[in-house]
Amino acid sequence: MAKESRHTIRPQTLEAILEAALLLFNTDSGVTMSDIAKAAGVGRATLHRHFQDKDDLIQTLSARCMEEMNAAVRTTDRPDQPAVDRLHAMLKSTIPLGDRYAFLSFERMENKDLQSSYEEQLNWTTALIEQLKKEQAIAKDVPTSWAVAQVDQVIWTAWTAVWNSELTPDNAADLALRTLLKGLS
Amino acid sequence: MAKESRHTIRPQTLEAILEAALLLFNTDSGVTMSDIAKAAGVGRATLHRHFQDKDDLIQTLSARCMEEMNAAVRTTDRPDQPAVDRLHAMLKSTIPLGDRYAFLSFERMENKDLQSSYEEQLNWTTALIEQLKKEQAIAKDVPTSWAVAQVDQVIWTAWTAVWNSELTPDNAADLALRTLLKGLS
DNA sequence: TTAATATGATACATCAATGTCTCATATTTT
DNA sequence: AAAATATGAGACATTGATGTATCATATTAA
Repeated sequence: MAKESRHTIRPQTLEAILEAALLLFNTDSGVTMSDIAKAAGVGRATLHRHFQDKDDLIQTLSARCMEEMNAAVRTTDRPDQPAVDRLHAMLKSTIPLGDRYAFLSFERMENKDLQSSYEEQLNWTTALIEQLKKEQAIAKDVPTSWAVAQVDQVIWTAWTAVWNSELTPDNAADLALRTLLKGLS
Repeated sequence: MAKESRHTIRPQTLEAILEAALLLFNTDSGVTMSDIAKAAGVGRATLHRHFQDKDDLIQTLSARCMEEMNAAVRTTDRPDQPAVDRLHAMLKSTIPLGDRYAFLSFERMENKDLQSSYEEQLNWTTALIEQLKKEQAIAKDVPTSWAVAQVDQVIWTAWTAVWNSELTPDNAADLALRTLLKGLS
């Protein structure tokens, strides 16, 4: 992440920068380093001191968000439980992190290095779908790739509804679970 | 769209520009006017001759795509038919236009002038959802906004599957219909 | 065929974002 | 308190995209 050996970034500076960047990237796609510095309340030079270039910043931010998402799933997952419960738990822990997710779904495609980290999440979901099929919660004739895509999309939809204050995170998670299970049964 | 009164754009030039722009905007977000001119096989000056600036080009392209989508729905719609059939017809005519839709879902949020044109489509879908509720095809306790969002998202998911050659447009439309109706019942 | 004009190519000026550097100031560390 | 160092502010050069102007050429219309 940081390139300079001559400077150590202060934790609060790093946080301010990454949070500001996250906020801006989630709403606007044409964000400049100046914008980020201003929003973070930080000198523009400080950004360039610690991040080689904009890609480096995006890279750092992406990796961090992806890790947050994976960690959230990992800590609430009970692999011994029925797949339906695991899906529900995943939705409940993932949807409140929507502001992280939104950023990722924008950058995911353009960032090559992020793909591999994304595939971890993809594999997890794929395995879950197959368990759901085994447990008859999802029909076998539904293509797995379709089911995985639906899970991905419904998280986004749910978070958007939360963002628009149409639903609470819990309501959205329940609705998402119901929509998925019935829709794919 | 065009500002100059001294020059009339040739139809084929206009087509080449808009098609090239559409293609590029659908894959990359940092497209330049140079890129578009090159891809269209057109001089860079010609672009600036007919489009005041990049926003003007995007505006023109957005309006055209939105109109294509609305027209596709309008011409296949049978308002006297059951809502389920209308939904199916809409999916069948919309999903093959995914390359149009992809561009719109990127630009939709940033473009203020486009919002109103988008609301026409939104109102159409909302009315359809309410008809589906009346006909018991969708449960009444499902929030309409959630259902509308699901319709929007499933079109995108379906088109992505087509784009990845995982499904044919027809298969995708059937799967989308099934996922929606069961998921929201 | 001839006149009108849209296009392509090129040169040019402008502007915004990027990235570097320096130094005074603020903060942390010792 | 004193030394070390991270930050903020500003100056600076660079780069890439934008937009304009000109003129020769190709296309269309008369």
